[in-house]
Amino acid sequence: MNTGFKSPLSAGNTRQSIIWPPRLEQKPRQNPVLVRLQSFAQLSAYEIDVLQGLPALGRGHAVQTELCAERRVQSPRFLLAGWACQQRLLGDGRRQIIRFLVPGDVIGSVVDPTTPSNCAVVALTPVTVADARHVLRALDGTQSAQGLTNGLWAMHNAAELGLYNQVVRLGRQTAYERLLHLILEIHSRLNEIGQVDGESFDFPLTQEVLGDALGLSLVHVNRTLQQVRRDRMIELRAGRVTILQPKAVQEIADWDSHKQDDGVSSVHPRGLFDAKQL
Amino acid sequence: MNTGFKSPLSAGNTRQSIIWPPRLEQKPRQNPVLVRLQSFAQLSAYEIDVLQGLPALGRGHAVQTELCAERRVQSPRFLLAGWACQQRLLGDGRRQIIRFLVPGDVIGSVVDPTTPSNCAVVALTPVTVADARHVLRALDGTQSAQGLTNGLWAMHNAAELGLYNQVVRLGRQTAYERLLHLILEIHSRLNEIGQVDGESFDFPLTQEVLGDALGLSLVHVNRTLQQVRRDRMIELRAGRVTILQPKAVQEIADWDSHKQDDGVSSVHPRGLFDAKQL
DNA sequence: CGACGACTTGAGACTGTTCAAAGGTAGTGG
DNA sequence: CCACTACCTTTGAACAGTCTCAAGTCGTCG
Repeated sequence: MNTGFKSPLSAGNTRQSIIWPPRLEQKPRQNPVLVRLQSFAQLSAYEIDVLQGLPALGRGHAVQTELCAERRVQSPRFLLAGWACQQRLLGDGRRQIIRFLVPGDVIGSVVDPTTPSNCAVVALTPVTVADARHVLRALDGTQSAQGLTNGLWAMHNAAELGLYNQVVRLGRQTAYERLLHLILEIHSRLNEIGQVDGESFDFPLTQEVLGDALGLSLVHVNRTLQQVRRDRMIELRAGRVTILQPKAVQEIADWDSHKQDDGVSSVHPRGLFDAKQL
Repeated sequence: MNTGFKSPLSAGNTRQSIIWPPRLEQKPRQNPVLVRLQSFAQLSAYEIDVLQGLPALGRGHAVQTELCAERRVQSPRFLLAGWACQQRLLGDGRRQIIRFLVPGDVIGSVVDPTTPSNCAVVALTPVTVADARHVLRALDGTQSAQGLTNGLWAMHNAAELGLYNQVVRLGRQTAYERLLHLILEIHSRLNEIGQVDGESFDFPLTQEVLGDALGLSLVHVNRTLQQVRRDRMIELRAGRVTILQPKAVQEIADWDSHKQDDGVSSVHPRGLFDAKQL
């Protein structure tokens, strides 16, 4: 039985709630939502303008703040800085992290903001968010916002791909493979927002959090990390990862075979709302 | 290492390809797409009409037919009869089933049919499908199709919920819990299309397929099934499941805490395409 | 310095895997 | 009608991967 995990929300929350303002890298270097959307679609000057105007909501949130409760209707927001995750708790306290959210990601659903969320969203580092309704309204304005629409759909699709990756990791990969695969995925996602420097990037997750995402115990994450380091696959210290042998890591994690397309894609989403052109 | 699973598509496909017409229950009792959408949203007479007219595509597909290849653009279809699954194969042949598709489910994406699929879809039983473009076109016609839109969004959302369930099962539940949880989920989904009779329903999955969905070996699925039977939790023989102790099963599988809403919900999806009313 | 959180280490137990083989069952063809 | 085949299920035994429990270390911050 996989029981007895510390509930991440039950206790010890008092100290956390005053860690604002945060210590590190809280200023978005450049608006990550804009950068990410541009990696998916061509944006017009008007659309860029709308995104530049994204207003940060409040003064940010401390670690372990619940940014969105489970089964709650919540207007969509963008994550501007910091990391968060979607998670679910089992009755006995076991936690499963469904996916990580990094700057540029959507909190809640842009495509259907009126449906209750399927799981909770929790801040893993101090976090800054922005109201997404501002941007959504632009889709409906007088000016065309096709690029924005395409980009948001592509992000939605990328999120689904991430979920499939998570299922495959948990279902059919070993601890060693899971760890490397997750790191590759995060590398790829941070790359989309320009927060990768060569082969290294910030990685502010504790081993406990990693375990809850990878379906492993804290202890086993620790040992697997040591193994990975011993094999000189990656380096991981002080909240920063460097991938030492990209080729080998991709090979082991079976990354290539399902890798996302790189670069700007020419997506032209339609469907529910534009079915004629099929 | 989790290696050496039989590739489900590599061999032995010759015999299968002539099993048409299939042996059992291939006539949809009632159009499952219609029934399912009505369980999510109020439909107008016009909308019901559109759905009644769903034309079956061809004469159906045999077991193990690939209904949609990975990374391929494919116009969306509905599954009218039979079971399928979304799956991914690792380089060494390990298979992970991402989710099961039952009658009424969408193959591909209704919301964005022009994006390449993130994984393959494979028939698990003989299968009948219908072209969904027929229905999508109705969304764009002169007549309002708000109910249809709401229903399709709700289905999309339900699919996402199913994915989250899958992640939690694989990441944080034991074999015993996983098995029961999956059975409850399928029970709930078949219930939406009226294919549950009391507490029992058709369940045409082999133990190998179950293993690939639950992230377990065939052998362990077998032993877990026996355990579950010994405990008189469920009965499973001849492709049919009966849940003997619903309460106990829900308790063990931690089902209640994240259970879907039952009954007709009053969803009014907006978002990308109707942002003003936020 | 003391406290707290994160990381590390060891030992033993348990869950689930692999390999191998045997039994069951339903279509197929003689 | 029966033997044959293919697939599915069941069983046993050894083993590997991962977990739990329990300490102990390290670093940071007040």
